[in-house]
Amino acid sequence: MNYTYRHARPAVTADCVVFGLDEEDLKVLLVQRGQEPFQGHWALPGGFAVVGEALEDTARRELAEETGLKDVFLEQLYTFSDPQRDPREHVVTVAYYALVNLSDHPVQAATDARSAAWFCIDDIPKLAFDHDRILQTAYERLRGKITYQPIGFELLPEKFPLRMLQGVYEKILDRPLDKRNFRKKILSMEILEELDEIETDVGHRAARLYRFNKRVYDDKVKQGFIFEL
Amino acid sequence: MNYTYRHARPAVTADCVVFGLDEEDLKVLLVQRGQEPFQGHWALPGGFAVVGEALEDTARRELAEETGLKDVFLEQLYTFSDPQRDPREHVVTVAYYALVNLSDHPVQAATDARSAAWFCIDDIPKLAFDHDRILQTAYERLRGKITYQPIGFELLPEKFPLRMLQGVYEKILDRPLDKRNFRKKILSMEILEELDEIETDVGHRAARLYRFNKRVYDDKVKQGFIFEL
DNA sequence: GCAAAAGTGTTTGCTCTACACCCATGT
DNA sequence: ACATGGGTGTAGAGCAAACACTTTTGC
Repeated sequence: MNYTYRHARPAVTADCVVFGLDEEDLKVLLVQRGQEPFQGHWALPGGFAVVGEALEDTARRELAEETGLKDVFLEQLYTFSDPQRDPREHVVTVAYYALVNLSDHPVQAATDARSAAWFCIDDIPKLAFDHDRILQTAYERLRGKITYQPIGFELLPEKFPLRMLQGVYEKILDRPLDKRNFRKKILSMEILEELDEIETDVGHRAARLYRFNKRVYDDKVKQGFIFEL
Repeated sequence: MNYTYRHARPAVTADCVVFGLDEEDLKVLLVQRGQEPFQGHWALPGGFAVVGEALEDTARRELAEETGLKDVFLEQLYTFSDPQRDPREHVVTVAYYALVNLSDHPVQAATDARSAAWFCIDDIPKLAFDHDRILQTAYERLRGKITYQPIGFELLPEKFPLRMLQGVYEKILDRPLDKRNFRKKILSMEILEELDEIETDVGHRAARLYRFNKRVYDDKVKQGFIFEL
């Protein structure tokens, strides 16, 4: 079954850069390609656009199909349209980036023939197509955005100690932060709920757990509040 | 001459939100549609992607063809892919925004059958397709970006007095700024060249002219400088 | 000489930074 | 008791905000 148009059309795809964080580093989820071109190479999860489906939905669907991840934080990153970026033909890709917490999503086994795995951000193999460039763009966006949008929480479990939140910022910005200043700043925003719970299974004093309160945050934004670390 | 593919493909377009500034207000460049759908409605300049051409080039080419504008500051804004955004079929549009100074580009006569005109940002007619939404997104981006990227200069002539630069910020942020603090802040960045020229044709004391020095700015950025108003 | 905008300094308060110690818990 | 991180206060520096007057020029 073929489709015919009066003018040539570029193909359209959606690709996802999925960031995850564990106790050590920032990681990226990659899939191994099962077909040419770049068979066997690692690549960003993604796939071809479907007529009638918004590209964000395409991105989510392909992500679920290829890696099992669902219901993640996902935002559009950038659209790459260099005619040479795919050796076969002109393929325009709309790239998205996703943030997930690795404790809820441990190294996923492959769900179809392909395998998927998490890679440390400083230890990424050569990727298929221009996916290196897309990944780099995503990483820059993440670094830029995390200081003025409350997206760091997306990399953590729902309930987290402040140390862990600080770790998110330190790992992504790649510099140490002063503990007391960090706490003062983030708590003074009053967008975290202090819970009546503490950590478990730690070999020292257990820290209090907090939860990001999106409702309160959205209210404050409406009143002119601007998140900034 | 037709083109056939094994899978259905959405059409791809590039649209431009062109902002211009004069002594009074922020304006947007619109074109009147000559064909259905939305014949006679005002719309953003733009057109269909061409295989083998990067979408930014498509945007620039269509902008020049429809409005005569060339060599403008242009950045990608967002990609809109709602399947219902075009009543005919699924059309994915990659939107760009451009900044030009209106003194160099006065109200352009139409270059082909269509007419093009500048509209004040608070007095925009109902636009074709989802172009209202695209315009709104672009305006939000402009407001956000102008405080942390040196893009305000793109709306001014090459040589400008500080009052005019302050006007850019006041009109886009839509709030008054303190004259002395503004001058102190912007001059302390040392990215403006103080010229040996002054305004002409003003009915009062003529102000000194300045020029944005992109080379110096780029150098400073490499050394960690961050523009912020 | 008057209108209109250019240009210039200082004070005040606040926010960011840097820094050190005691506390609670598990082993 | 000791090791590990949890949790807290304060002083100083630097930055941002608020504010008023003198100067220059054109008409």
